[in-house]
Amino acid sequence: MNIGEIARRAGVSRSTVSYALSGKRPVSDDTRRKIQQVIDELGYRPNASARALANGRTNAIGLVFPPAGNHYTGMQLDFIGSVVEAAAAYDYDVLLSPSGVDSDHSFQRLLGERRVDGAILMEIRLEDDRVAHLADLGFPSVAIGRTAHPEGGWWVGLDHTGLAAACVHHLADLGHTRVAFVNRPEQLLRAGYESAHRGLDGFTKAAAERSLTVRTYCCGDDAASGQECLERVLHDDPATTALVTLNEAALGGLYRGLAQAGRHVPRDFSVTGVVASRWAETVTPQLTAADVPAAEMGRRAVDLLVERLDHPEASPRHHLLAPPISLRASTGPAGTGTTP
Amino acid sequence: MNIGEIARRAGVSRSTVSYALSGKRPVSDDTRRKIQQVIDELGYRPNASARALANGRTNAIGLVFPPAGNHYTGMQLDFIGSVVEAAAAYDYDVLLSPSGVDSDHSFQRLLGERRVDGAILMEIRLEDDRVAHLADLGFPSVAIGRTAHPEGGWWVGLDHTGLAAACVHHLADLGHTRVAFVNRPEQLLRAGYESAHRGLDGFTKAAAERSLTVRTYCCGDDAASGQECLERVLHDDPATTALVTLNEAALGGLYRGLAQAGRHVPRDFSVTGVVASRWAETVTPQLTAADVPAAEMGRRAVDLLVERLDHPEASPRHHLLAPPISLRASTGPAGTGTTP
DNA sequence: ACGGGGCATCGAACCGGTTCGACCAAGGAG
DNA sequence: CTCCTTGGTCGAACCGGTTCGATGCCCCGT
Repeated sequence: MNIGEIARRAGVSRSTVSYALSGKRPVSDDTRRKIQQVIDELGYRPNASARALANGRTNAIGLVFPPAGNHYTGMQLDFIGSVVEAAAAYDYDVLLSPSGVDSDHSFQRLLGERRVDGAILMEIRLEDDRVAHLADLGFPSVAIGRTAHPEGGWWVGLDHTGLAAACVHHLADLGHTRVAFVNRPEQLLRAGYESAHRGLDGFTKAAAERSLTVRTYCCGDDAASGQECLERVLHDDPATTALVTLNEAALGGLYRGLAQAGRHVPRDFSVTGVVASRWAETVTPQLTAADVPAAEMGRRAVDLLVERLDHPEASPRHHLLAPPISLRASTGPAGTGTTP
Repeated sequence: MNIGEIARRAGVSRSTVSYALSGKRPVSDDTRRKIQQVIDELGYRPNASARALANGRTNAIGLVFPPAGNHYTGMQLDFIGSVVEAAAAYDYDVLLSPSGVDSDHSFQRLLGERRVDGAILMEIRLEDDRVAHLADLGFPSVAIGRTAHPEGGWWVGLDHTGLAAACVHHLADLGHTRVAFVNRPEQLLRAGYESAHRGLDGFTKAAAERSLTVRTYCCGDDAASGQECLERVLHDDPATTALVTLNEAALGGLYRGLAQAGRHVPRDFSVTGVVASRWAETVTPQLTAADVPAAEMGRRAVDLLVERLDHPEASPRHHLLAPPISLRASTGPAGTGTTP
């Protein structure tokens, strides 16, 4: 069951078995065959802990994903799936860590106890102590998202500012003048979540450029909050004819609120935002949105991390993605702007 | 940085440090304090690989989740989240493995290379070679779902048969007589997925009991497939007035198909099924459904696994859950049964 | 005064790999 | 015919913990 047993049965030394397996030194064809045969017979696989101890690499990466509020969003699911898949292609295992902050128990385990060779961080904040901490330590990591000071870092990010602005311009081009912005929960905005801040910025600036009348809202990550938020929107300004949202989980609730207020989408009211395509397509009418390329981002994050692990001295790299808006069926020309 | 360094600085032997940390032998208060002080100063944490090598436990569990088709469903997300959280409470890390079958590369790594102490299996099939394989090996594992021969196994399952039957009875009580069943993709049904089979069984038997006219369909795990499937339903039998579904991901598409066919839910058409509440609430009208208690199932699976790890000789245990149907807004009395 | 028991500590072996230096035999160059 | 390389193999040390057996010491009972 261990390398000594294999060596004994093959009539060679333990080091020879090791070299036969790793190929780091030449081994004659005869002995290699003999060893391989014994290994196949016994179904031997080298112990991962022992190997990790000996050569200092665990062949595992950590995926740090703090829960957004108290449950996970669909986008996180997409990230997790693509990261696991990409990592598997490089023969890396993925360890999940539900860590919130730098002082977090599970975060410490991953790093301090050397369970992983590198980490991928999700749900980045503009001032993120995890990112700062890892940078100080020189610990190999890649962020999905970027902080306020992204220079010299490894990350793959989304141009939330540009994307939100694109949504505004799309609506302004259609003649909308009174537009609402539905953001992630207030708690996340206050915590400094990148997407919430940059999205809000992009929205506000573009709206000013186009001289739109706007109101901005925070909204819980669930359908009930979405519905309640939409009621607030129409209560505050019944003449609102369109909204932009970053809040995937609230989308169904927003639609329900519109239906109950008797606003038909897209005839009376236009909806757009930044949402992964697979969720944009579950609502009716399908959402015109900037599709978050979650699968691609996860894959690229792994590519970057592996590159960093293989070349410790490589200089920092990043990818900033700005997917175009996919026209579906939830936006249309502005109507009268009052009750239908 | 390692235990020898701590020992040196504290002026004791390595074993004393180890005992001070583990408490497995008495250590005087003086030395314990001294050791603790050095540890705090240096921020020392014991190396996980070394520890795992020495005592044969990695303190990690594997979560084996084959992708359903080519992407992940919302329910899988809920399982992953709850498993990670529950495992963290027991100080276990979670390793994700996208393994499909027994011969899978990543599955072999997890088990063969002893990366984990135990495993939680998702997406169980009636005849599941992974479950059989692990049972043969005596490897500690817990299944989320149950095979055709669940006796003597460790699992937490859902009574899909009973749940689907409950949906049928609910619809029959409302006077529906022509009902469709929308299952998971055909590929999964053919592969023997438990939920697809048991759900179909429960539906069929209950429908026979109540003398309903039924048709059953398989449907891809996405909105477009749902829409297309609903068109097939109404094409095959326009007099259909209700459907039962297990397919969470297709739900949005089913609703869209109904809207485009001019069927109002629940006035002209009732929809129900087995779906996690958080997804049932995103559609409008909200889905009357048997709520899959994904969070509870994940937690219980971890509880069971930890129990099994702590007491290797414990006799097998399981939980079979049968949540009641939550009445929301998507079902109503049968109407005329023809076009509105 | 002496023996025994418990406490605190130490040294060494071990877990299962990897890797370095040494060794020997065979082959090629001078 | 040497000498030097190179290919193939081995033994030993090492990675960083845990654990067992031994030892020294102090205190107590008799």
